[in-house]
Amino acid sequence: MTRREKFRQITIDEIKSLARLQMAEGGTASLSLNAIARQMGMSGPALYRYFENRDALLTALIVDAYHDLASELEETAARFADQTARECLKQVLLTYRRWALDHPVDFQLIFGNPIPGYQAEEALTAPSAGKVFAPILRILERAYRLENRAFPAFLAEIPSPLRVGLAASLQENQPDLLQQVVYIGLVGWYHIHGMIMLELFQHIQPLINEPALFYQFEIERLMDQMNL
Amino acid sequence: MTRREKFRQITIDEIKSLARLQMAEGGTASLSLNAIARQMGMSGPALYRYFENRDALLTALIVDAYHDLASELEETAARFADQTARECLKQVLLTYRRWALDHPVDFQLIFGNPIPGYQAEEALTAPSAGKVFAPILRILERAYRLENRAFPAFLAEIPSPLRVGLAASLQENQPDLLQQVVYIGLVGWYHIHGMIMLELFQHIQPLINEPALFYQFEIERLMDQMNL
DNA sequence: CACATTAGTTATAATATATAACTTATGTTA
DNA sequence: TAACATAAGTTATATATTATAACTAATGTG
Repeated sequence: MTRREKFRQITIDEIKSLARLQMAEGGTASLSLNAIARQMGMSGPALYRYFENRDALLTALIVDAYHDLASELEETAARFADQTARECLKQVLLTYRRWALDHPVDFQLIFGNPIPGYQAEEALTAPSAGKVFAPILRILERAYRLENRAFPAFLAEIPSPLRVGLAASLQENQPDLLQQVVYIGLVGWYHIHGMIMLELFQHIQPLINEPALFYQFEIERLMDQMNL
Repeated sequence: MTRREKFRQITIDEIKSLARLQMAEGGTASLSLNAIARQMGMSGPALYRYFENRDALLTALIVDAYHDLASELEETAARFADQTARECLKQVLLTYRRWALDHPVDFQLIFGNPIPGYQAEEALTAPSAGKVFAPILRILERAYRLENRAFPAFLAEIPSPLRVGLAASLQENQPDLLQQVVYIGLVGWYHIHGMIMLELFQHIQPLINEPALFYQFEIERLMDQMNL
């Protein structure tokens, strides 16, 4: 990495960092390239040397967010790899919520509704999205394959035309995933996602005194259902 | 209602309608007062006679969306009021999904992340949010109070510091709701919410070939858990 | 030290929200 | 019906924004 490339990277990082700060204050729509440039003490158009346009900056932030979340989940999964699958999954799901609350803007960038006027570049963001789901699937696979846990009974009653599966691009390194594991993973994902969304957007607070406790109790219940 | 007020209302409705159309095409951030005015054949500033600013228009759209969803849910609840609570709830939850799919923009306005730069006026939107939750609670109350269904076993294991209840603003016409009912309602809400998000925003890669079937199967499972 | 590349600059075009000041249409009332 | 107040629209303007074009200054290399 040449000296120039190094400085360039520093500048890019500063831009992204200020962008995140800006959105943390005024919401995901308050992102202004001009304002960032001003804060950095340079003129607006200078930013276009680093990001082709506003959407390119947003895409970069989204990819970063995916990576950050994924790596935190992976880290937790690794740290508890020697525990039971249930304990490991529990810790991963707790990390998931923790990350969402600690990085509300990043979470919205990933899972919130599309930014006004912004069309996500699927090609760029999709591979990163898969990385988030991967550790969960891996733990489930461990539970049902290595720990030989029985699949929950309800799986047998899934109506036959219903099929779930991973897109080809996600299947790398996850060769013969069982259909059942994906189904259970999906159920788990929508459970935690529903809870976190409601909490993050303040829909849950009027109804409950301790969201953290609610979340903990519900993921225990979820894992009971999963027969973990 | 005077003649003037009538025409004024028509204009307001046209503005809102065009706003929704615009957002349906370009996302929630593509809302432009100027563009609406142009489409209506008048100058930009004229719109400010009808809405103080952009946020006021957005707030109006959000309140409308809440009302529309709530009234559809109420209608379904009323139509199936003579059936079992389970059947009635099932129909209401199906309506919920149907509405979300038919009105993606409205759904995003309500439950998506806050629009960039837009700070929801809690005072204006919170009461409307309660109206969406109300029919679900009413059906659950009917099930456990009138139909005398037993509460699911897991309720007994809720950790004691955890308390659920309705905020005062939501409690109108719902005087002494059981804590348990609210808890179950909350669980139901986050379930369907998570599923709809999953389907609508396709954030996660595992693909479902028949989302409708998935949803149906999962709400049956949900109601089994609720012991309905 | 010459020179190509990179990184910045100013100027400008096109739009956006929003306000101010002015004008026209509309309905009411003396 | 004429006078008048109000409502609804206009144009002009201030201040942002994104983005492009054209130019200049800095930087590192041969």
